[in-house]
Amino acid sequence: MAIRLYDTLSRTKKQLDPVDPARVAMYVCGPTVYGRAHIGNARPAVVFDTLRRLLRHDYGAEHVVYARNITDIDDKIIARAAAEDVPIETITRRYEGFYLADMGALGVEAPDLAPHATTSVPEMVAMIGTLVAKGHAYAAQGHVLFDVPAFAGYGALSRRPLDEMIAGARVEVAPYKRSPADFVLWKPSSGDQPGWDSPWGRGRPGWHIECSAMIAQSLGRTIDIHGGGLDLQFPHHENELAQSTCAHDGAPLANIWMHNGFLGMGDGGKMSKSLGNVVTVEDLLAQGWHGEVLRLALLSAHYRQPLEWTETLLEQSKAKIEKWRRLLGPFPSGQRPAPHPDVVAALADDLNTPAMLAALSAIESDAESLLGSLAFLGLPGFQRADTMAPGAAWRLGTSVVADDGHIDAQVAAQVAARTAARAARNFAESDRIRDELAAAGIILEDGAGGTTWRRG
RNA sequence: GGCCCGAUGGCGGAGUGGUGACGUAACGGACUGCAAAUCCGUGAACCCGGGUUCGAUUCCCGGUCGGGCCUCCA
Repeated sequence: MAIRLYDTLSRTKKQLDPVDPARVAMYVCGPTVYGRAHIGNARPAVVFDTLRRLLRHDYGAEHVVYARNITDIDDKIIARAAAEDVPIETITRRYEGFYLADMGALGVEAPDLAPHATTSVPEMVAMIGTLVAKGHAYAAQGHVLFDVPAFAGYGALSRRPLDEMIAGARVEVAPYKRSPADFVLWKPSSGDQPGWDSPWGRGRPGWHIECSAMIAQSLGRTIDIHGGGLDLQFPHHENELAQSTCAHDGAPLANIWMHNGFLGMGDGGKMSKSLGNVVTVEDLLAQGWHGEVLRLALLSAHYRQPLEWTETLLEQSKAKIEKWRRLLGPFPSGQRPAPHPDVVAALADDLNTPAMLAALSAIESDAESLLGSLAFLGLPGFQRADTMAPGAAWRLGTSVVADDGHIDAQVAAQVAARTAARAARNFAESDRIRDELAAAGIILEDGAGGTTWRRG
């Protein structure tokens, strides 16, 4: 099936045409690990995890290589380590672990490759050296800077005219820059700062060169898809594109550039660490929102559209999840059924998740397809078919609410008591039991075959 | 100030030059001792003003409002 994706560089939907269909390469800018991930950080993780599932479905799991880096050297990390008086590794390991756990709770699988900036410094130094040798970068006062005006293609991705960028520069221009638009590839480290030896002295890489070097190292010169948040479009991706193109003699860095939109806070503003109005994934999980609810909420709008993160959105997503859970009920299955073709087709059209959800509604009566589709989408509560023994009966959703045999027995006893009361037409008593259970979050349903219960 | 994007029912949110998806919520009915769940049904929207067109929510221009980027940021 042809996959069409919106490419930021050309501002059009392009059909994915992999350089090598046996090795479809996707790179997404990962986290800088110095704090807990907020739900806005989770949007690209979930979006590109979903795209990766689609790619694997189409090309075969073994023919997709997904790299998501870990930025583990950065001034914020250095500051955080200094504040806690610990080595930077203490900070980066801690928050990388949290990140993987938080994303895992949202059904985001680990990428195939997770290059770390600190272990790719030699590649960065080499790429900087290449850029200097080719006349695209210059050294000045311990720094190495990229010569922006020397690259004619600069500004194409973000559609920014170079002269306006220079004229509109709001930051005080460092005196060693030839042009205000030039950006740092390498900067010197003081004695107490982490640093690596280089032809330009002891220092550390600039942020942008990290991704360029890690992409070349882990995936190759020209990759099929490069993703990230809209805010990375400029300057980060613009700079990546410039560096890689110049270092690789004009070979394009990526054939398709994808950017996800932002999450709003429901008050019009965006969620951002610098504004301090973040809601972390950890918080949301602690509040009792299951991972599949959060994932569904993130997929409820098209990935390029802004999405307001509100309590109402979560409640609507939760209602949908619970409905699916009831629909599927105890579902006997050995293997994960296949996703419905309409669901796959909707995703193949630039990851149109709202259309995908509409397709899902249309197939709700087909439990097999519904389950296969929900599992395919990576919703954490609907994954158990993968690990179930063939033919075993299982109840969906138990993966997120731990089974407790003791509580189950208690509820069963109360249900039995209520059934007896109803048989005796003692409705005051039966309603009392039902209210009591409801207060404990247990919802009773009287069906033709007797009373069943579920957690609300 | 420069650049860019968006505006669809109570809410969320696709899409389209000609009957405006889907979800969620609301309401009515069936079912139920009553509920819940389920089923059936109902009402409910394309920011404003021009233009192009036989016809515009969809295309073009202007405006209003909202958001983003230009500085670390998903």
